[in-house]
Amino acid sequence: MTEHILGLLNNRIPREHYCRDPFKFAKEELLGAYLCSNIDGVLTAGKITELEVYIGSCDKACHAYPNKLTKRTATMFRQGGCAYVFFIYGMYNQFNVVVSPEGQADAVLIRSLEPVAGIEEMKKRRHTDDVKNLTTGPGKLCQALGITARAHDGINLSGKLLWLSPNTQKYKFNAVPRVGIDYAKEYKDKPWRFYIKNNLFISRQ
DNA sequence: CGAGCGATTCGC
DNA sequence: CGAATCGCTCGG
Repeated sequence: MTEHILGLLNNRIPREHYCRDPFKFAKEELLGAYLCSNIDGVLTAGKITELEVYIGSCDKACHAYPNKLTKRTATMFRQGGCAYVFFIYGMYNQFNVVVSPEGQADAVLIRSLEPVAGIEEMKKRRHTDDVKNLTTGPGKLCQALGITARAHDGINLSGKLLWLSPNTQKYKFNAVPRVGIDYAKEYKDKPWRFYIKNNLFISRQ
């Protein structure tokens, strides 16, 4: 195992960083960070290349709008630093990072990764050998890393099962509208989707 | 208690 | 472009 991979295993984004400004945190700390999983005894990891910010208080695209506490959204109201994972379309899971203090419901949807470790396992889980098709979509990356709502919703992101390892440089990024939220009225076109410039592992353009 | 539908993906 | 497929949400 290379030094680089060993570094991913041991580092964690500090817990207190998760309750800062969601946009600043998403752009400066989550973009380029490494999402790592050790599920079924296998390490998989990818660099976060694309994400979307959702704000529970005002954002009509957010499941928790307007601060709506339900069985499904309860995890988003917990203290930042845990996973909000939900099941959708009867077959896919989506992974979010909760990024607000307890009682607020802001989250960042991780939309795309650049595979870094455990690529052979990702290929098995995704039933494809095409590296570009392993983690370039929110449903795809959950499948590749073995993340499910049933097993991982609400878990701490500083643990041993699923964690975030800090980025090692600053990245230039683009800001564009989010995907699949046509119902969100005036929030539909907010440029709250961010992706690393010139990276090939992006979900859609 | 059940109809309607979704922060998607894949194949036709 | 439409099917897959199921749990959450809300209206009755």
